[in-house]
Amino acid sequence: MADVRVRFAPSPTGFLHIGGARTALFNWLFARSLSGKFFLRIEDTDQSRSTDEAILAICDGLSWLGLTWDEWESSQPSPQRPTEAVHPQWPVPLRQTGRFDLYRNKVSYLLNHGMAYRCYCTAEELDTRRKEALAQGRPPRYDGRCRNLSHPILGITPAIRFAAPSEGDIVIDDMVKGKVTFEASVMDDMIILRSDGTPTYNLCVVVDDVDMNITHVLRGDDHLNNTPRQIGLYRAFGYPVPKFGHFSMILGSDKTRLSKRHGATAVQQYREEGYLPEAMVNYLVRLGWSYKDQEIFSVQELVEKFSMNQVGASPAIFNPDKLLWLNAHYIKTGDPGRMASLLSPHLEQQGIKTDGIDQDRLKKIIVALQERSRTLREMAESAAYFFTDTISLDDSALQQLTAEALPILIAARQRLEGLSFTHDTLQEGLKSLAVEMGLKLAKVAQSIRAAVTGKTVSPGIFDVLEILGKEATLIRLDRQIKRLEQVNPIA
RNA sequence: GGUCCCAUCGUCUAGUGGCCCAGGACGUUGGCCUCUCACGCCGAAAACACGGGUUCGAACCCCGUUGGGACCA
Repeated sequence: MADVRVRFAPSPTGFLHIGGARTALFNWLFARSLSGKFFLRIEDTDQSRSTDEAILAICDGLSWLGLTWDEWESSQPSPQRPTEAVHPQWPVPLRQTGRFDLYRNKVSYLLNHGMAYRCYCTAEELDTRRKEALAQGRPPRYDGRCRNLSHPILGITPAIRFAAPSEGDIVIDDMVKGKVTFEASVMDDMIILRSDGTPTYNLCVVVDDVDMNITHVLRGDDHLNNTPRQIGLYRAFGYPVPKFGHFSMILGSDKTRLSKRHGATAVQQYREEGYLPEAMVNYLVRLGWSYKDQEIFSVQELVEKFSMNQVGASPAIFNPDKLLWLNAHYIKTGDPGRMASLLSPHLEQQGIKTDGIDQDRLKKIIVALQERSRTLREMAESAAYFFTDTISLDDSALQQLTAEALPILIAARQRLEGLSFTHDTLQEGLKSLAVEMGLKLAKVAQSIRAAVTGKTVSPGIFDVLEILGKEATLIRLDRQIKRLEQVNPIA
């Protein structure tokens, strides 16, 4: 088989969508697992809806996920490189803008060979006819009235329609859905060039896929109905038809197409919320693909194990809970050094300066929090009290710090003052203190925890104290002792 | 309305005619561990949409129904 060449072809109208990301991922994995090429093609023929910001956002999202695309090797490089200034290291994607001459040439070819014709029906006419048809319960098809016109109609700039063959079946041997059959007779003559001279989606796709030597067209099944039309075009041009594979949609919890109503749909939003790219990749790949009973996959493993045979045909519902679980898993097992650099922006968001931060201390904090954080944002929130002495007490901490806690804090303060602040000696010291006072360790630990963190939830108290250090610990204890003495003066 | 796709626990899925009175995972839930919270560990509830075929045998093959989705804009 010739070398595999696939592409991801988004329209730059917004952020990288969850569904788009999965399509890109499957394409990427397919290419990488077969040592093929993976290209990015920006479908921006609709210039009114396309923006450079969106192109940037899509590239940024793909990069974050690690889905690197191959540099587009073109005989006529596309002049627009909106990503170059920001990310010069990103490979050049193919952009449709600037290739209009190519599309028009192809349309002329069809026109000259009698496989396309001029249609003088205006958009308004077509629109009213369509509505009429719908109202009368007829299928809203174009009736082909301009197909056999012998003379141009003056005063109207025509659109160009493809004269679709109307006999026989078009059979797609889809890599996901299996055999899909369409009757040629139900397909009407689609417009390939609008009257304003802009080429139409189906034409551009085919021309580009041929120009790029795409061997496998893997995309969402919202394009399945377009496929027979496109095959008609391939045949008209005499081009080899690529293999197709159509992935099912990702749905929201109400089983409709995933949209903003269902919460975050942009990949970048998950990054902001503290998700790890490996969690997102792992989650997305399991939406429609499986490998026996395995749930956790490194990217390396995916490249080895991915296969289109194991891609399912039914739609999947996006399940944020499972994503969260995977994210927690990767945070738990992640390298603390790497977590530290990923955590920094989230610490900044908590108002914590990370400039001259002590990296060793930060790593200790991360190790202490890895098991109890599901996102980096959560981790940053939980880490806040390590970085500021002006902690505030939450409600449950206030309830913990009653008159009853005062003698414990006083005794603990005394004991801690003479201890070296390492986990084991702290453990030894506080355990024996609890025994001496006839209390459970839980009581002592909770009192100290509340006074020192302002919360009743934290990593193990000996870890917390070790990281905090003696000075900060004593200051915080003193502050609470003082406060409690004022509220409940000892006679 | 037409065309096309889809259908296993609430969700993601394993399952490609006997290994399945259906396995794993998230979530839910009971317990253990425990200085809190988590992690971890052990256990539980929970599904083959329905109806017909084909077959000695069907979650798996075929047809229909129902339900969902997509495209035609």
